[in-house]
Amino acid sequence: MTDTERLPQPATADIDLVTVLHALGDPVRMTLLRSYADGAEHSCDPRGLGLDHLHKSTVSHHLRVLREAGVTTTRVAGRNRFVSLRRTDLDARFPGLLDTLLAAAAS
Amino acid sequence: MTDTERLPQPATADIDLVTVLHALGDPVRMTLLRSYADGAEHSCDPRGLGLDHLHKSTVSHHLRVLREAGVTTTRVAGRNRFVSLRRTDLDARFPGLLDTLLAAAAS
DNA sequence: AGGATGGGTGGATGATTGTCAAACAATCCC
DNA sequence: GGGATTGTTTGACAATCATCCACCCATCCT
Repeated sequence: MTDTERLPQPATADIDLVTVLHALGDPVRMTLLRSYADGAEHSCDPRGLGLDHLHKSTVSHHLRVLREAGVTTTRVAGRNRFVSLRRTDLDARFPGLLDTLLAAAAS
Repeated sequence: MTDTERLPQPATADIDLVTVLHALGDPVRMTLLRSYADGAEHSCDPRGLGLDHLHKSTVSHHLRVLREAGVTTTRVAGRNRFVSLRRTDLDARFPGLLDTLLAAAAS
């Protein structure tokens, strides 16, 4: 586990609301958000998320947008990247926002 | 008042979350949203909102994006357009979203 | 070592977007 | 009617963006 690192991401205090909304104002990234709502870590492979039609580099691009907005965090372990939601950080920065967005997205 | 009409806008049930987030994922439109949070009707003139540097046609464009996303409604009366938040409709469509966004934007 | 696996990088491309400017339209006022 | 007010529309332009493709890099496995 000593080789475990995280890809660059903004500090919690630096997460910007408009940047987050811009990141989520895209159908692909909203689909990713909903998939990550289970709190688990996910690989970068979007198969099974209804995004099979997208090229892997396109998914990589969307994951970077989400991470740089502060929505997700990416842990590097060997060949694999584990992406998960920054739920605690987002709740601290914008209380209730994530829950409200996920509830709205579920309807 | 017989000449009062509303510019085209989506029905409440047709308001799409991703479209709303896309509309609000822009600093100018977020500024407009915050200004409209008082629930009052506003003219299309953005002076006094910290948007003095923008051309009037640019503001007109942003107001259209907000309206077509279902965030605002525009009442036409004579020469004037009165823009206001669709708070009731948004609360019905996405409960709690508007309040959470406005609270987040205030921080 | 060599191949397979999981992803990222860089370029290219077409679509969308934010902005301004100039022209236009409708209304109000003198 | 004529001018001033309030916004919209259209066109142009640069910037951003989503997507694909080809290639690269690191890691794992045999």
